[in-house]
Amino acid sequence: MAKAKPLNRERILREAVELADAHGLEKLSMRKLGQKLGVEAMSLYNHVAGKDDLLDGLVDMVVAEIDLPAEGENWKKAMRRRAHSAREMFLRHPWALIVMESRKNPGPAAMRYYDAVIGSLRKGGFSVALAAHAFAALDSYIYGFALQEMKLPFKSSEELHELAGDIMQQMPVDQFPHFVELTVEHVLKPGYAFGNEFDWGLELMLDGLDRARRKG
Amino acid sequence: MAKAKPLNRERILREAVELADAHGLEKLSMRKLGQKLGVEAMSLYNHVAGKDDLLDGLVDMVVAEIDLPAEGENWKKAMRRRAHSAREMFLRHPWALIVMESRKNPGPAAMRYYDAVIGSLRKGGFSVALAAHAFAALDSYIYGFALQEMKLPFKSSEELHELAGDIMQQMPVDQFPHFVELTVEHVLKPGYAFGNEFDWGLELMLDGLDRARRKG
DNA sequence: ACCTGAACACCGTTCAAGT
DNA sequence: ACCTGAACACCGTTCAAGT
Repeated sequence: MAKAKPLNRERILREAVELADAHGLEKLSMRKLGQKLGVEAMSLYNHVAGKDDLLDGLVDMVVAEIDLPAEGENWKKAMRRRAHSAREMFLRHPWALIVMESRKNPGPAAMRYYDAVIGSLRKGGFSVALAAHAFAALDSYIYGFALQEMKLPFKSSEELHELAGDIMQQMPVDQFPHFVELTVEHVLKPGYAFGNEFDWGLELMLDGLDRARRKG
Repeated sequence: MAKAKPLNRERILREAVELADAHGLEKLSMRKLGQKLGVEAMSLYNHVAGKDDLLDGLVDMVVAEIDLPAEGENWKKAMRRRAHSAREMFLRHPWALIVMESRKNPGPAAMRYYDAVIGSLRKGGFSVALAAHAFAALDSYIYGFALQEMKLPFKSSEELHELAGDIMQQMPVDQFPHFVELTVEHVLKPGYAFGNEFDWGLELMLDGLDRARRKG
């Protein structure tokens, strides 16, 4: 156990992220985290108010990994970049979206992120109301896509084909003809990956936002 | 305790939905559910393989509440209706989205839902590939919006104003100027409700899909 | 066939006691 | 000031025993 270094909030949060990334959220218990840090679970309470406080800290730590719109960057480019960056973060930390959902109060990193996004839209010519609409719409899309992506029971294209084969075997084809058609003629085609769908929907949304912006 | 009626899977699922709706997912334990049914927790295992199986059953039960596209209904109308219906379901059962995320295998109701949605798009003139894109994009938007809506720490407009007042009090205005502007000039205006943003983004998306469909 | 009591391996958290 | 052991009130699940 890593007993050498002294315990502090920063180190606890870093190890907790590592634990959740490696073994999933359900393995992140105060007891297991203490063990990983070479300490009893109860010691953690000297640096963290409780598990809720720990989770708040974790969320803000990973939100800080999202690329912020740069000063002077074109709004569309900035939104595209932050969307990709957010999606990648959620792939790196598959537990983060669920934990975020359960937290009510945004931390400082989240506030910086929100402010930068809204600022980029405002400077790009969006009215306050339009910026609010765009903010809600884009975030909905990004979160929702990440949510679906994390739920996928396959990681690689090989796994997808294996699984699809099993499912199709026992699927009543005549009962779900459209689902079957879409699976056979699109999903199982070489080169398909669900992740590729992200850009299609994102560009659709960005084009729509641009049109709304120009109309005023 | 309701000891009279005999135990069966159907009744267990119905009571479990009620328990989760009323007290949240964290209160839905095998022990508490047994208590609600006038039975020891262990008895549940005669009708349900375990908690995972219970959660699978719950998800399919609430997915069945979503309005399906009707036969012959215009695709845009159908998508609008099922989007509203899905959102309302997630508001009725705030635990459902999170549980859905953790389940890998769609149940029969989910399959019917997917098939009806894809079918409506195909009959509306979407190619297989376009239907796949549209399906992924719309579902991302709906799920993501519901996720954000459930996270909101206020239910009514009064609560919103109260909370916003508290937050604004301690908010470093000069550090998050765009966030503050959006809050003061949009969110705190009379008539604002986050839920209203749903339609704006939905129509943006539907218009984009229609354009893509016409282009082929 | 269905229900139960006891048990096991876990949780988060409190609190008095140690250094 | 920080860490710990024991305890409390919880979990899901197994298994032998009851009817």
